[in-house]
Amino acid sequence: MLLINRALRLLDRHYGDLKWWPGDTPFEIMAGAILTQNTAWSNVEKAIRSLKAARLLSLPAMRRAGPASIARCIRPSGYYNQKALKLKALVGFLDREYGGSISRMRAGRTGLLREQLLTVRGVGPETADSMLCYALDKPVFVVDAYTRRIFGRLGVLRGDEDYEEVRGLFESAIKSYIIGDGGGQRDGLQKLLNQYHACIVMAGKDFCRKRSPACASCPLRRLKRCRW
DNA sequence: GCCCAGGTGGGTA
DNA sequence: TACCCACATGGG
Repeated sequence: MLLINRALRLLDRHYGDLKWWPGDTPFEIMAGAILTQNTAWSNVEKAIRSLKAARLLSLPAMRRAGPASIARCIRPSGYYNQKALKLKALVGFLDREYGGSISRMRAGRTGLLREQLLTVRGVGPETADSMLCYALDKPVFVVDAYTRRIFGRLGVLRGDEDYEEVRGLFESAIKSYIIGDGGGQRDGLQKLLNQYHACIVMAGKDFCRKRSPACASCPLRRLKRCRW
């Protein structure tokens, strides 16, 4: 618990306010959350550029487009046939449940939204939480491969915990550090959960790759239990 | 050429 | 429940 917060604060100080997620609109963020599944972000950027060039990166445009034309654009992100179907499934869900309005969806309760998202084909826990946190501004912590790798190396995680277990651990650790009152507290929590996961991704990319970790300049290097 | 990258869903024992 | 496997491209 303590180690989690110490590590997150070190990363936060190192990176400053990251203002995540990279994306111009909530819909783009949701689409990006699907496109980045098991894929390097540099490849997702190519797919997003291509969708924009084809004017397909909006809910109405994607509603009209067929899976094949979406798949052509997102080819660089890998799994393009699967992901095209997933994007269509997301649009179908938004249309069916929220009349195609993400701002209407934003008014829903976090727990309900999460349950709903998990029923969408191709939306698992990490993708759902990315959407909740970064497209809908809900107070949710996103657990990803970087979280598991970094905190595995810090000895916080064994490696066999399931997604919910890790999420619960981090959310309660971060909550325990929040001080303040009422709405401000809730807003502060959302911002912290957002920022901390962003920091983890940056640190994962910069210092915690499976190959060639840049350990010497890692902000976590001084934590006693950090082992590469 | 081989390994890896911000997962998910389906199948089998 | 606990593993396998398919899905696929681009960079190091």
